[in-house]
Amino acid sequence: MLLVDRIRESVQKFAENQHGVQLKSVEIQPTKKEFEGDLTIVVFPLLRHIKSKPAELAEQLGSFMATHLDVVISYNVIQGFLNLTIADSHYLSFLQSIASPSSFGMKAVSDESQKILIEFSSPNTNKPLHLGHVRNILLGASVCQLLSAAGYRVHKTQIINDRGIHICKSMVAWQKLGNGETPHMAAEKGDAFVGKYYVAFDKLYKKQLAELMASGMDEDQAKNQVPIQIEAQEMLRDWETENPKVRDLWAQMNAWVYEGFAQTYKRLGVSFDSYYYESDTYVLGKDIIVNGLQAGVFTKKEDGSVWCDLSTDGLDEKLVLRADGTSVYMTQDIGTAVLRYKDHPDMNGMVYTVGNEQDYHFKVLFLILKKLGYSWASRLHHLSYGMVDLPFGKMKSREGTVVDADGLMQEMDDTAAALASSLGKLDGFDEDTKKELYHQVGMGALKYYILKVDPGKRILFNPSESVDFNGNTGPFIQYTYARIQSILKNVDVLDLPFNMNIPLEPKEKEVLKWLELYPQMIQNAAEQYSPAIVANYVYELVKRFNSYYQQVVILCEDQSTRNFRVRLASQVGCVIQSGMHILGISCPKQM
RNA sequence: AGCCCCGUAGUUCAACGGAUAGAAUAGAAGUUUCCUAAACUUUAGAUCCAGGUUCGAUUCCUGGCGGGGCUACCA
Repeated sequence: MLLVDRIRESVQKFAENQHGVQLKSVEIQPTKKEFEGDLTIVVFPLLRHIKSKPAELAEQLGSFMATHLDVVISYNVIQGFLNLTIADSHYLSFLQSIASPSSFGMKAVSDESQKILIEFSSPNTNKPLHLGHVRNILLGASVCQLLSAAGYRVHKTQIINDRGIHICKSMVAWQKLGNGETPHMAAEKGDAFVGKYYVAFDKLYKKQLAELMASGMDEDQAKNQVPIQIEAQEMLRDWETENPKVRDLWAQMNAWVYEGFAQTYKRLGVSFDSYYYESDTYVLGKDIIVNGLQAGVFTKKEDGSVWCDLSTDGLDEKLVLRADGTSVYMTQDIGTAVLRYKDHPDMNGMVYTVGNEQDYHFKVLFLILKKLGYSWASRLHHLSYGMVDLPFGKMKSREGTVVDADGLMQEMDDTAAALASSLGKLDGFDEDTKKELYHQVGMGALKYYILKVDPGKRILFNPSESVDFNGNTGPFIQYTYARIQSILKNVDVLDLPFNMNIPLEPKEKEVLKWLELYPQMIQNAAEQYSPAIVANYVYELVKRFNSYYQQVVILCEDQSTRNFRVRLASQVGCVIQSGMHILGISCPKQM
């Protein structure tokens, strides 16, 4: 049983035996470092149930705990805060009791575990991935790791936006300007290659628009007559009627993009279990709308368009089917959700990793699904995250103000390489190994930088100030891990027995207290879908360990103490590795 | 105009309604005969404003001010 649970139980027993009241919750927190003690009980909330003065009650409770709980060796009371000092032996036996160091804190997953489907990434197939996608992907991938650490079965998927006018734009531009060029001929990544034509379209569009306006048209009139725009619209119609030539071109260009994406995903270290394509799903949902209409969930207007009235829920009316009977975004999202539940009948929930600009959309989507009577609608979650902003505003691909994902990763690798060689690390390694290590460290810096921030908050990214490698960063944590591994190299057996009455150094105790919180922290972070909580936990662990390491010699003379410290260092290493794994960051043994 | 989110050291981030608001960077000062100095130690520096709720408010409520987003028969 966890220490905090034992203490909570004891407080409840105290309340019941001495005062005849039932306590639902007890406020327990780590003792602030300026006070003596390890855990603190806040007694103010108890005063609502037990009539007394704060200091008096704390004193009573403290003396009860000291006599009834063997782990409590002393206590002190300051202004209604009861500080308990916990026996060293508790922490020693806690460390001793960890049966499987590398899976400490992880909840086992079995076929009976809850299954969650997580959608993330979900790009358009007309341009390369940028920093905004990177946040989405890292967040989604990390939440997958987090949920599986917390004992869920996880299925990773995405919905690929592979059709629509924006896709036709790059197709038209390639047809007009490409001269049959391929990514191979241009020596470019497929996604960058297609993106180039998307930009070319916009350029030509602006030029033609300017020409029309110069010939005396007003802007609104001109916009409807830009030749290349008309071509793109025609192409979309041809696509929808499955014109073979257009479909072939579309398939070819998307294939180029997917090849490019695959490289980026690989470099980012993420993968997926399934893919949904909008070209398959964009007509889905219509039947459901028709059924919903009969059931009275929706209403039809004179022009034939179908709406969902959400005014009783404090929202507006929402269109779910156009007057011409075609789908809108909402229609296909309804259809896709239902399809996924058909594909995965054992699913217990679904998470959508999508930016917070779509908060309203998902609020409406979930509400409509609930109105349609799907019992699983209450188990859908929009993992909403803040935008990545640049110092000069939002990223806009058409305006060229984007931070390209591949370019950014390359920069991170280069910075890691420059830093490592200037510090004289890794001398004597072969080039391939070095390259791999630079990538691990570069990605460590990038991933940690993005994931340590609360998902809901927006991130300000300044491209001119490179991502840090010192302080509260990924490489700092990786470095600590590497140092631990370097110590452990000198040790043959990691789990030799140690004496239960070793007196603990204060810094040792600080590390152990923090280690003990790991399993609970994982559950908490998973409930909140927040890798940031994991990042901050690991950082605090590493800080405590470094401070300890600085002051104490791990490989000391006394055999029992040495065994204990080796075990402690090794366990800290395991938790660093497992926490960083949740963030998608690998920890090299040397750096 | 309506609705939603956000305002914490110069900067980037923390803080279930709990003690004197924590870190990191940038600034100042130190630490390497000892397991990796990408480290450690010391120091200075912040809750947008005004009310309210209470033993206690960065956190909850109201009203301002400032920033972002959403209010498409686009996705």
